[in-house]
Amino acid sequence: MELEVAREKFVQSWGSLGTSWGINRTMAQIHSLLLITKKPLSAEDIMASLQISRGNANMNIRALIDWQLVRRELQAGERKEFFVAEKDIWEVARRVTAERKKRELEPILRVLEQVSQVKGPKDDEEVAEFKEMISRIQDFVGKLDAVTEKMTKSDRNWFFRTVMKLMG
Amino acid sequence: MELEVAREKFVQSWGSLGTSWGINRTMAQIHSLLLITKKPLSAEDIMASLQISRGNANMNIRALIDWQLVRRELQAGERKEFFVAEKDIWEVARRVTAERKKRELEPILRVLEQVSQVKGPKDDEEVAEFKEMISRIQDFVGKLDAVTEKMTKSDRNWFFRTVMKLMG
DNA sequence: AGAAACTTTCAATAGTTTTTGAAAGTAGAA
DNA sequence: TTCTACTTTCAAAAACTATTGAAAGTTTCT
Repeated sequence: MELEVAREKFVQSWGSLGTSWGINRTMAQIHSLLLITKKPLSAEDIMASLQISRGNANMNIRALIDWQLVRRELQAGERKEFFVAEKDIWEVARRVTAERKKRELEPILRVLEQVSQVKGPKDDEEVAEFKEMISRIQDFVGKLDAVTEKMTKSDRNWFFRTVMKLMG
Repeated sequence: MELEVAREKFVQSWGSLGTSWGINRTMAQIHSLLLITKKPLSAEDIMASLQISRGNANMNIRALIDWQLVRRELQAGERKEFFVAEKDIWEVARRVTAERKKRELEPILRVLEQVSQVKGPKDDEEVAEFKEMISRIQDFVGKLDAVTEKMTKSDRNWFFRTVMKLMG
């Protein structure tokens, strides 16, 4: 396989993977393009390479910066901005995890907390059953939240050791 | 909070959580409705409760059965089908993980394997850099795949012990 | 200040996914 | 076999999400 074909294939596949992860296609494509490109790229470069409009490029670059997966980089003597991706895959995973914890786990935990406060006749079996199920979900989601919290605060060694332990 | 309000709120929230997990809103809503309902529900019950059409109900119930999160249950003397959800949250997590591993991790691993075969002039630095990045991604996604594989083959005790270890 | 070189915004458009509901299909009862 | 009570399908419509590109905004330079 030729380098250009391989790059293209990787960018497209990473793009479609993104869509099943709450990350839109263009955002994932820009990310993967930057991942496999050593030198910083300008918005123009990205637009040309992925054949997308200026607005689309701008919007998704900003989202990537927001997620801390990409950073601006200024080049001496150049007025325009250039962008580079975080290249350390462990860091990428850590940031994606942190962002999703904030956007998904935390809101659902708040809802679970609210609905667990359900009131009803003291001996209402339906209420008891509902509370029991919510409490089990709370327990599970709470554990997940604690693990992701731990992950976002740990370093790459922790991750490596953990994976080894899990698989050992 | 009243039981009916709490149920409604839980179903709606679980529905929107689903959308960030590659599970569509209705599918997640049906799942959560069945999760908090002890007795088996018919398609009619689900349609009425969520105010959705017959086609939509049918399609998403089938998808849930496909994911093994819901099963059909026949009732003596009744001709229609009833449905119940898997109530064990650990089992639910295990099945969702197994399904996503199959749908997302495995395809991307195949693409990574392909693009890692890239050929080019022996000392082409660009090719070397590309291969290096792909190899690091392969390594990471491969570990993730191995962990999810382990998880789908383990029992609830493994999960409990693992979480304890991670957080300890 | 004005012009040039960029970045950002946003209303319109395109594209994608979900939902509907009527029609077709299927299986049990008589 | 036909009737009836269901389930499934699928083309059309609706809802939602992403993308475009022109215009507005910003910053830097002279």
